[in-house]
Amino acid sequence: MLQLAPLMADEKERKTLEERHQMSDLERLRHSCAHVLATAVSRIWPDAQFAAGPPVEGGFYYDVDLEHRITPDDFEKIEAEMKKVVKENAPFERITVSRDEAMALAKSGRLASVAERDVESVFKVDLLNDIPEDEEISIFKNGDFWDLCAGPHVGRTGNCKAYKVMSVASAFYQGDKNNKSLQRIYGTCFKNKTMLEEHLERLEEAKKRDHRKLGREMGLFTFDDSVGQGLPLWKPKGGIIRRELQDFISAELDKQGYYQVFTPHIGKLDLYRTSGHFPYYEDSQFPPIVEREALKKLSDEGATCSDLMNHVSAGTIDGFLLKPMNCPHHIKIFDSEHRSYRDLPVRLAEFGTVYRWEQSGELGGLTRVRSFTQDDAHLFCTDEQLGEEIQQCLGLVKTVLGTLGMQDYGVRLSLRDPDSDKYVGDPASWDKAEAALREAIQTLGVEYTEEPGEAAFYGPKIDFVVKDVIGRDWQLGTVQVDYNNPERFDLSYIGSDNKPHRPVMIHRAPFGSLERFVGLLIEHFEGKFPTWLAPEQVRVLPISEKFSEAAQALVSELTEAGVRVKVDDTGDKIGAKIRLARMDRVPYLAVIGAREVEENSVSVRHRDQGDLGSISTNDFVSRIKEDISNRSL
RNA sequence: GCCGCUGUAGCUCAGGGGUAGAGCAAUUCACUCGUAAUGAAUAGGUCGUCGGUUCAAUUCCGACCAGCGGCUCCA
Repeated sequence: MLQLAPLMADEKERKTLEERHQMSDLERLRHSCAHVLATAVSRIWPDAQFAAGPPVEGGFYYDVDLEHRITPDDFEKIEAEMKKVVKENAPFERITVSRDEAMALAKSGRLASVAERDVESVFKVDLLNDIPEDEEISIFKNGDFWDLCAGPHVGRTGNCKAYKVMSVASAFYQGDKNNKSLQRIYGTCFKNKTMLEEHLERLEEAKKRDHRKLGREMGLFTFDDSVGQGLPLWKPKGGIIRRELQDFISAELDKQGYYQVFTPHIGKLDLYRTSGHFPYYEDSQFPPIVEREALKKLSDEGATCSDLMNHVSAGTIDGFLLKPMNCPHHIKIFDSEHRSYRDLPVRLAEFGTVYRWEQSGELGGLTRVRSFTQDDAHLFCTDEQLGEEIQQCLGLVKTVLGTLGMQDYGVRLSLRDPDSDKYVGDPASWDKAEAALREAIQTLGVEYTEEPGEAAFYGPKIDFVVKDVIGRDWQLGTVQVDYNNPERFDLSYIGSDNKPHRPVMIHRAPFGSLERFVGLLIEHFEGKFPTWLAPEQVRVLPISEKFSEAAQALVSELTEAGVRVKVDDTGDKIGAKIRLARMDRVPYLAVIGAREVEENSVSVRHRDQGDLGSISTNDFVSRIKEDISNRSL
């Protein structure tokens, strides 16, 4: 295993070099702009030590180690210096050098710098050592700034016409938390000023769709300090959306032969010792709950906290865990009966709430929380049934995302990293499981990427990934194959040969978690939920208080028909009522005045389709009922 | 958890060593109105929390809490 490590690193390095040579024009421009940024920073702070400066989605960054802490106040100064560099219009010159020559430059501090220094270019020395023997080494010069770089670049610094320093953050050198923390300066660059302006405008627009902002404005969910960080509180309107989604999933489950079960939020530590969650994932769990009597006894003995922890780890005193997963509970339900091959597959589903001690710095909005509800299910089947079951699961995820109009997702086949020891189970089972998933995903005919090292500790998985408004990837739906837990829990069924066999397990969740899914759904719809999901589906707007009674009659009729309806009977003018209703993103507005009362009709205005004119009350009610039952978008 | 930034009314934000302001929202009253803002009045804040410096702190300093961006992590 140890011998594999350097090989893997080399392969990775080669891949990124290849990728660099395949840069798009825009990436080439942005990477060049990163050099312009570095030139400017190096001029302002000559002690700056640069690490890597690649193009990224939406721009570029350059990692720098620097005594001075760069703050947004410095951006203007940096941009002003960049402007000079651009104006000088120096060509980007590529020079091939020998390893020794490159090392000599790096040692004299000349790389990633505008001058020689009395310290070496530490990160460049390090990078040089990582370049494979047979790799050509190149240096790019723009004016006084020389950098170790594979390129490619644009012709001249003057090509970087439209750029902006966006933000500064910290990042570990080479992404390893044991390494030094560097300052990462983010910037962006476009072919021209117009495109840059448009990009910045899009970012502003995107922020308005942020689910954290909309969730508060629309009264969907909230957080409270005294409840705790990362513990979402679903308010009534958010609760409606959640319930509708659950009902939708439940209906699909009924069609596909699932059974819903209910299990407690806690389980004994031994359960998780068997599954492997405890103690291997202890850091990401809420601490165990220890029985009062055991605590009292230890305290009487004068035990310390570490004594307590030792006892818990050793299993000499018992405790409970807030469940980080639903699988062990479902496994115990499967195991509660003798199972014959005729019973399989057994499909157990639950909207199961789990608790994970995510790092505080990682929490945010609904997308990363400490308590969330999975639309979870575990399938127990035979080896022969596995392929078909996986495909059915993938089909369900597709149906669910399709119903909501979420077509813009990525599919990721997450495999184990053969170089890591975090996985449980034997390699043969892993190979089988990975092959089964790969086959299913290919049969499904969607594009996907294979990601070694992204698997769960108990098995490989297929994930559906969606971007949020600021471009971050989030895993939603998932289908995972597990040969390990059936082994660990010694599960069996009786086969047609009248002998016990080991079932295979599938973990799957089409939404992933309701919290994260709703977060991304808010952004997907910009808060304008389709009628079936909208917390308020119709708002009745009487022209004046004289028509309150007629409005109330319509409300009763709609409520009777199962429509979520409210009336705006304030003294506002109709224009103001419409404005408010639109800001609340209500799909249907029904205006009632003298004319409508006379005709027994309503004047209907749809959120997205505009004025629908005068519609008879009956037609209006049936139209909305249809809209809801079709779950139309 | 780490690095950085931020925290003033329900929301968006101004202000600033001598204990606070606007707009919107809310409440009340008047208006009874035809498709994106009718007018007036009222109320609303221990300036995130706890310490320190000071005659005096919301303002300066520190710790903590929370939010944001990124990193690391994500069974």
